[in-house]
Formats: sequence, C-alpha cells, structure tokens
Amino acid sequence: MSSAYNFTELEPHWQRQWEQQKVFRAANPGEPGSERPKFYVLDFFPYPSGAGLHVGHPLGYIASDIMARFLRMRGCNVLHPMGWDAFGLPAEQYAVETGVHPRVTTQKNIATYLRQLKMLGLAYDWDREIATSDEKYYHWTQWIFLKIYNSWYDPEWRWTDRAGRQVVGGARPIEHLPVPPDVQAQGPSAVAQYQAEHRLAYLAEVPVNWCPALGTVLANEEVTSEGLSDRGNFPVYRRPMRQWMLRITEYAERLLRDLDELDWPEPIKLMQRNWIGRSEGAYADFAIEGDGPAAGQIIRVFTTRPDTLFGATYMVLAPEHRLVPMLTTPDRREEVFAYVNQARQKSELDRTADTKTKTGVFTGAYALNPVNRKRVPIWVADYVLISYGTGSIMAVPAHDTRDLEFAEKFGLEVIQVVQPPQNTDWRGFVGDGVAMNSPPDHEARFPGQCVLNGLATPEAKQVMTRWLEEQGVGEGTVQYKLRDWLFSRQRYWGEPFPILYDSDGSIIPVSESELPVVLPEMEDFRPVASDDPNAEPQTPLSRASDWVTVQRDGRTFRRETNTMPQWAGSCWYYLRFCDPHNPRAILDTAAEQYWLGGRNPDARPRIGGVDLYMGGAEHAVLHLLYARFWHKVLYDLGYVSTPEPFHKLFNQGMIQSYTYRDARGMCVAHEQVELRGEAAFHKETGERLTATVEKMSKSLKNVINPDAIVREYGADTLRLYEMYMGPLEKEKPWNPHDIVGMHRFLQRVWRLVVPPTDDGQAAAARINPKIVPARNEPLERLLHKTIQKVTADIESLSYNTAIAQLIVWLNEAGKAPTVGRDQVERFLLLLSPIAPHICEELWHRLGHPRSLADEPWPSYDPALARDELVELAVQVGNRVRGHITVPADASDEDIVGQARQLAPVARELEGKTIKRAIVVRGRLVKLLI
RNA sequence: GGGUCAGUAGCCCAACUGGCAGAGGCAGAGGACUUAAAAUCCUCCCAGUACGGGUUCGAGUCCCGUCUGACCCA
Repeated sequence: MSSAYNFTELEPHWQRQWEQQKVFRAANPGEPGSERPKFYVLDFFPYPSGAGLHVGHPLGYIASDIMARFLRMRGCNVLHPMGWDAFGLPAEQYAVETGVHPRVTTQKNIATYLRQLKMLGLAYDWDREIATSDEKYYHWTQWIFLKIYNSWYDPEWRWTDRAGRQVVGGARPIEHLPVPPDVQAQGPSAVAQYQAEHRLAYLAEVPVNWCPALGTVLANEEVTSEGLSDRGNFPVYRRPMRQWMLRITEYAERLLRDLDELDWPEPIKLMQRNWIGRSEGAYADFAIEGDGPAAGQIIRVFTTRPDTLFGATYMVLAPEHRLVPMLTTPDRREEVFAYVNQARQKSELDRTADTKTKTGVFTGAYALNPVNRKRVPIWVADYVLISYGTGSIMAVPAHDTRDLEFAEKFGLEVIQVVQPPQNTDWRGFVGDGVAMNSPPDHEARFPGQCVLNGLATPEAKQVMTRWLEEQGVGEGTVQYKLRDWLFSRQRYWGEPFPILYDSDGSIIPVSESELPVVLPEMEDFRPVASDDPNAEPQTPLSRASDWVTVQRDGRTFRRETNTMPQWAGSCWYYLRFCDPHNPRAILDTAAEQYWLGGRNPDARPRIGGVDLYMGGAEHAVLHLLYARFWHKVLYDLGYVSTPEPFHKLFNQGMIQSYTYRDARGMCVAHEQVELRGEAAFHKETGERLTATVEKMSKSLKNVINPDAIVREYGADTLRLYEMYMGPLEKEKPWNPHDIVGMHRFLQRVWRLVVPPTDDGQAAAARINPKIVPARNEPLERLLHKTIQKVTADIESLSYNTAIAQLIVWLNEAGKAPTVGRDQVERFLLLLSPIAPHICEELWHRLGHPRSLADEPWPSYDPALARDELVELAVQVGNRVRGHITVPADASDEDIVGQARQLAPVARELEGKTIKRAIVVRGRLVKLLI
C-alpha cells in the first residue's frame, strides 16, 4: 500500500472483495436478512451490442446503484440485479454477414458488458444474472405465451382485485369460455374454432414489409421513407402473412386507467395515454345507394364528432376496404383498382405522414347520409387506414383539417355546421362551438329528424348519439388507437413458439411439461434471396428440417417456424430476478409477493411492484406497455399479486457529446482535435473545426469510451462526474475538461486521510495527523447540515446537489487545523454510495475491518443542522439598504426594531411612517413607507 | 401542424411552496510552493435569468405572447 491515491489498484481490489464476500447478495424470503424492509431497484437491462458501453449507458446504472447502496445502509434488503436482453436483430445480422453464430457473438458481447459494468463497481447481486437467450430463461417466456394462448378476455367479469378495486373484465382460462349451444351442436372442431377466435393469442393475416432481395421481413424502422430496405436499398413490398397476434386491445381501458396510480414521470404517462389513444364517439351507418351489387349494404363509420354529421359531404373508404370492389361502378373500375394496388405498396407511415399531397379516386357510388338522407359520393383514399376504426370515414371538410385539404383538392362540397367563437374562421375549425345548419333552416325536414341547431358541441354530440341509437342507424362507442400486438418475427435468433400444427393445419400447443422448445442449432440461417417479388417468404427455422418435423403417436406435426419479438424476453425479466434459478416455476409465490408486494406508508396495498425502475425514455411506450400487458394477464390468472409491474419509473437523460466537423461537414474524431481556448483545430491539417453538441454515436465520431476514462481517472471519478454533470433526468453534454474537477475532489478526500509520504516507510500505517479523537465543533454543525442535505438529495435523486454539499464540507475540513476521526468517518459514509472504492479503502485504513456497505447511514440533529444566527437583508421599498444578523428564532418585532436602527435605514425613514413591514423568515425584512 | 419539457456568468449547473441571483465544478487572472515544470493550495474576476407584456410590496420562479432547442404524436 502506498500513500498515493492509486485507484488502478484499489478499485479492482474492492470489487473482488465485494464479489467474494457476496456483500450485495439479496436475501429471499426465509433467508437471513429478509426480515428487513425490502426495496427492489431495477435497471432497464441492456441489449449487449458489439460496440460495448459508451459513457452514456452507465448513467442510469450508476444512479440506481447509488440508490441501492444508500437504501442498504438505511437498513433495507435491496434487490439490485442485472441481466441481458440477449435475443435480437443486430447479432443475427452480424451473423448473416460474417457467418459467426449469434450465440457466439452474444456471449462475447455479454463478456464485454460484464467486464465494463464490474469495472464501475456496481453493486449488483451477480448471482441473479440472467440472459433471455438462455433456454432456462426462455422456457418461461414460452410458458407465459402458453398461458396467454390458453386464455380469453371476459369483458363482463366483475371482480375485486387485490388492491381492493372493482374491476370489470379480465383474462380467464379458455375452458371457462361459454360456448353457444348452436356452436356446440356442430361438434368439437366448431368449438375449437370458436375458442380460437377468443384466445388472447391468435393467428391473423397481417401485412408485413417483405424484402425478397434480402429474403427477409423487415421492421418498420428498417424501411426507408422511399419504401426501400435500409440495408442495401432493395425494394420492399407490403404483403399479408399469417402471424401471431396478442390481444392487447382488450386491456386498453385498464392499461389507461391504472396509469393514474403509478409514480411515473407525467410526460411518459402522457405518451402512453396518447399511444392507447382513447376517443369517445359514435358509429353512424350510411346505406349504399343505387342498383349495383353493393346497393343497400351499410357502410359503418366511426366519428368523434357525431355533432357534425350534417356537414358530411362525402365518404372515404380505405383502399383495402372489403366493399371497394363491390360498389365501384364499371366506368370507374380501372382507375380505382390501379389506385388500390398502388396504395397497398405504401406503408402506413408514408400514408399518414405525408399530409401535403392527398390522393384519392371517386368510386362512382353514392351513399345516403342518415341525418338528412342526402346523397354523398364515396371515394377511396389512402389517408384512411383500414386498421383504425372501421376503415371508412364520413368526411366533414368544414371541420376536419385532412378532409378539408382533400375536398379543396378535388372540389368537393364544404358545409359549415359549427359556429366557432368570435373572430375565428369556420373553415377548418375543429374546436368546440355551437351547432348550426344542422339541418339548415331552409331545408325540408322529415318527421323524427334530429335537430342540433343552437346546441353547444358537447351537448350536440350527446343528442346526435342518442338519435342515432333511437333510429337504429348507429350507436355511441369508444375507440382506441392501440392495435393488437404483432408477435411473430421471421427470424432465427429469438424464442421459438411452443406451437405445433397438425397436417390439417389445426394448432396444437406444446404441453408445459415439454418446455422448453429449444432453438435448434443451425449452420446456415441465412435468408433465401430472390428477384421475384412474389416469392414466398421463408423463415430461417423452416429449413431446420429435423427440428420442424415432429413425430408423435405415428403422426407427423410441423413446428411453428416464426420466433417471438425481442420484446418478449424483456416483458417479464423483472419477475425472474426475484427467483432466477427456479426450475419448477416461473418464480416462487413467496418471493414474488415479497419483492413485488409492498405497501404504501399508509398501509394501503400498493398497486405496483418494482420500487424504482431506472431507464431511458426511448422505451417509454412499447416496452413498458407490453410489460404492463403481460403482467396484467398474469395477474388476472393469479400468477402475480400486483396489478402493475413498476411502481416508480425514472428516466435518466441522455449524455451528449461534442461533435467536431471540418469545412466539408465531415466528422472529426476527438483524438484528431486540438483545443486552443474556445476554438477547435484539426491536429494534422490545422483546419478550424466547428463544434456542436449531439447525441453520442459511432457515425458522429464523438463516442467517449468508459474504459479510457477509468484508466485515466478511475471508476469513482467517472461515477462522481456523471452524477455531478447536472440533473439526472436532463440531457447534458460530456465535457472532457470538467471531469478533472471531480478527480481533484477525490484527491483531496484521499489526502484528508492519508498523509503524503516523507520518509517512505510505514506510510501505509499512518493516517493524517490532523485527524484527532476530538470533534471540531464548527465542522460538526456543517456536517449535520451536510448529512441532512445529502440524505434528502439522494432520496430525490438530486445527486448533483448532494455532491456539491459534500465538496463544501470537504473544503472546510481541508482548511480546518484538526478534524475529528468520527467526523471523517461519517463523511466517508455519506460519500460512499457515489464513490464506493475510495471510501472503502479509507474506511479500511481508518481501522475498520468490515465493508462500509453494511454500516448504518449517519444521522443528524435538526437543531445542529440549523444556523443559530441568520443574516437578513433589510429593504426599504425595493432597495437593499443593509443587513442585520439576528437569532434564528427572533420575533418579527425584534427584527423590525433592529432593522430600523441601521444607519442607512434610519436616514431613509427620517420623518416618514412605515406603512407596512414584511418579514420573510431567514431571508429579509422589508419596510414600505 | 398539435402536445410536452427546457432556455440563469465563457461552459456545466445551484436558487425550498415568489423573498438579497450563486452552492459547487470547469475555464480565465494573480499569488504560494518548486532550480523548473507537473501536481497541490490560496485569492480574485464574470451574468440580472432568451425576448416583449402582465400580476405582485417583491418575479429566474406565476400568467399571456414571441423566439430558440429537445422529445413525442401527426
């Protein structure tokens, strides 16, 4: 041991100590330690990519680690695990390009991540490490799929949940599905068919992005806006494929409502609400007119504005609408079919994002508006999506932006039916107003016709909805934007479905006892490329012929050859962490109730499970929504005891980085940049560079590698700096210059305890002679104040201000002639969650054999934390005229009395009376004359 | 286009339910130590809070509008 702050030796040393002694092991129920209050701190687990971690990734891990260590010292049994979201696309693509098996790539990447995370001294219970690609893990992912498959959603079921709330609707075993007698009478296959239609997992024909040249189906984000593949620029076609879907839409209302109970950032809740997209409105039925084959058929539309029905001057069907071929008149057929074919090729994003250029064709057919029995033309246009509502709309161009653009382009009629507030143009007015022209005064009316004129919009909606229901031409309803979850991927590196198909195509679920269905080893899982756009998509697994074919009782079955999406494994990993190695069950019930149960301080059952879930906002919608959905299914079926998986969510901000560009706009790597004052120059060419703050990415050549930072400054400095940069939830730039400040702080902490060597011998045994048994009184007051502030700041995740306060105390301690030994020790305890290695080392040097991770958190005396004397500003009017120092508990009268005796104040008051005196405790006293 | 959040010294950031704009770090200047440099320590310097209105005894903080930026939705 030397007298220098040698973080390179000391940090790995303490990391080994923690690991060997299992300091951060979490105790499950029944084990010693489980009698303490529990706290579950979870990070969004990472996908281990080939690039390794950059300094932005560990921001959240460090933050949650500080919380875990802090709560441990406050007496909690803390569960703080880490694992790997190990299935997924990049490893598979890398495999296709290089021939290295994804398992190999993934293992290598995990090893890198593991090394980097351990290097940061994160207090994980590594005994609980899991990987979603491990068959012992995906055994239970498949098990959950079977549970979902074997359930249906009973919308009528009324029950009381464990939080004591009345719930309507829930998942129940499929055997409990009531089958109508007429279906039963048709025999077992009809019953099976009926059940299949109600299962929470079902097969459906759904359009996918099929790229024949790559021989694969692409995710939406892999397709460019021009309809080409992101990789290789090959054409991508929309074509239907039979795929597994999960009926998340049944849970829309509960997913929406339970958001209110969660301690999540409001913006995230709002994003989920928008994603679920609840809208109240009505269906209205338009009858098709004329003598064509579709005559008399009904087109049902959904509208959120039934009050504007009198303004509906045309209708639009989505190109895929089933009635399009039937109602198109012969003279329009050619044009309409051409349009429909063209629209099919476009993705939904293209169709809705490009608002400027509306396209569409007239079908030649007309329908009757039920409220005024007028003929309205029926058009086909791709701005109407088949997947939303009924795939058809009534167009009210006067009061809908998109309808108005369309009507103006094609010269369709625009009728005002809402009177906006004063000074607002009615054309395109979409807000609330007063109904008019509904119907127009001059128009003939028919008996029983609805009249809305003069009604305010909310009332008009109600009146119209009631009228539609009375007339049998519509009804009030609620729509959600949320779609069922497309759960199939045409990929190799994912969880196989536990599903077999009989030769007649009927679905046979694999029984639970036969799980897991292990992903077969394949030498070649490359997709089959083709020039033919009509080539049949082929999944990699379909070529694992030994695996695909299953013989049972002399019969032959085929396995499902799609795999599950990457979301599947991450949907429930927080559950497995509670009981990660259980071979018999997804997790032990006692462990589930212990770690996810919990109560609010007022003893009410708490709705959620994980006490703190830390991660980036980029997964705010899908991952969190899917996980909540699965959790609710498991809850309804009785496998978990809380209705929500994540009680408190915290989104850490992104760390950005300086990006340097030369005159041509090319990015220049940091190693090539020389900084002279404010300006940046190219090291080799000497060219002046521009600097911007952007997100860290390889392509911008601005990635900061944590290995280099740890090598130069140590993990404690990195942890400290990342927490000190600014508020945890905000984005902020990595500034290479700023980190030295934190390193200097740790150097000073070190020197407070360890004296510089002067004789070169026995230095290790000595501590700084200024550390004495007796407390330093002024430092004691400041220490109590520091304990108070640091405790409160850590609780609220305001680590930046906690660190600032620690610096204040250290600066004072550095100047003081002596410091009490127990004062230094308490300071080290306060610093230890943030900079654990150096604190362990100094704690040890101060003579403590055991880790400080198990020491109790220091307490403070509020009386000592408060100043005895306070300085107040004295204002006369709005001007500060002086300052007075008074006891903290001085009365208002005393304060005013003392204030008016100040010479400059007395001068101001000469011959005037004080009209009013305002005393703000601890701040100021103000005299108004 | 709609929604959400943000804008405070040269830079990163503090400022509790409105109460003297500054806790801390970086950079800069001066000094101490040193043969010198690095490291370290001490001292100092710097804005009236993006802009324009309003409420108030008092606005960085509340309200309205504008600008800029980020994110989400279309």
